[in-house]
Amino acid sequence: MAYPSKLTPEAIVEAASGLLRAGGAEAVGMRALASTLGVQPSSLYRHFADRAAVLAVLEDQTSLELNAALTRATAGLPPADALRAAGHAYLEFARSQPHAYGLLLMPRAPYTAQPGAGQDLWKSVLALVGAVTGQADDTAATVAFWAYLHGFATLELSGQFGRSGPRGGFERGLEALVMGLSHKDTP
Amino acid sequence: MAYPSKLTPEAIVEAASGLLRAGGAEAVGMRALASTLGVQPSSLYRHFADRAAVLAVLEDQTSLELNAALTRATAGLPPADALRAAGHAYLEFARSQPHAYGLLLMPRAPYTAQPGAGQDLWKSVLALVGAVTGQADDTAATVAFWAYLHGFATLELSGQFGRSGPRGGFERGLEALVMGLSHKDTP
DNA sequence: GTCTATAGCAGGATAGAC
DNA sequence: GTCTATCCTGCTATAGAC
Repeated sequence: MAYPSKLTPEAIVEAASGLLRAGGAEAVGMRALASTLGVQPSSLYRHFADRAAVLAVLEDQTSLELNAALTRATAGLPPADALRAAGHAYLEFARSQPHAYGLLLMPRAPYTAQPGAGQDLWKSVLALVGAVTGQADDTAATVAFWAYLHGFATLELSGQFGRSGPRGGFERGLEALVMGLSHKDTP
Repeated sequence: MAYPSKLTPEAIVEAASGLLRAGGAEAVGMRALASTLGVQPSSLYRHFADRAAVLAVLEDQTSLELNAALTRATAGLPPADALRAAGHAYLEFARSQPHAYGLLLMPRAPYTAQPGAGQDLWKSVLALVGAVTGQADDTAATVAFWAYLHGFATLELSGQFGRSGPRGGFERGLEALVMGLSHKDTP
């Protein structure tokens, strides 16, 4: 209840992050944000041009966190194991921060090369997959792997699996992909 | 410009479907819908209880269409080929009707057994996958297959692939999954 | 069964006082 | 740099006349 009484960009982002985690991107409104900070909505515009600017920061932040989680999970593992670990870490991230993950993968203007944090994430996955397929910059394989992870995460988060549960489904597909994408050097 | 001047549920749904295809679920508003039909918004409430009722009909309709597309594409094919064809038909549907597809896979309350059209769609895919894995009601394999298709479709539709394009990525993962999920009877 | 009119709510963003 | 006070726009839904 004690307000710092000093509004900084960092404090705003932190409060916005809390709203995002709690209620998704649509819960990050200028009114709610101001209310959380004990401030009037108009005060926020001294620090951020508009709502989109706030969301952009949250998106970059989330991208960095996911990238860090993947790097942490795969450190020191042989290629195939690293890919499996990355899959699990990816799903774990989506489960623990569903709304933030949702923000990360929001529809964007097609053919818009997103600069910044998103690129690093892509490069990380590209390297992981490339180590398994034995081919650098293997876009096709990376896209396939990413699609599976994203699809599973979103289907689960949106409740499509129902109470029947996907038990075993994730492992099943992950294994099929790791095997199917692996480079066979000794047939 | 010539208005039928007679409002029927069918006409409303048809107009709503047009709005959905053009601008997504959020474009299906009572105002826009009434405007399209040359009618006042309040008139719609004589035929539908509220906006949610309209969207529910659109969702069921879309589910039926997708199911029909998959059935059409896989008719008479051997299991593995049928699964490949289903994958292509699924992606094709998502590409040709992105907004309708998005409505179909919208977040819903978890553990809510959705009755009706959605169940049939699931059963169709379950049968296709089961024929390949050699195991009836193979939930795990079906979930994996579905996750891949949904993930690829949504990543592509949301523009995540950028201009680099996923060329070959879809085939790569689809093949890996069909192979990986296939039942080996003669090793 | 359609109309006019309006209630009610929520959201982003701005002007100008202090 | 924060405040008060609005403005504007968008939406769903209802009341009551015709």
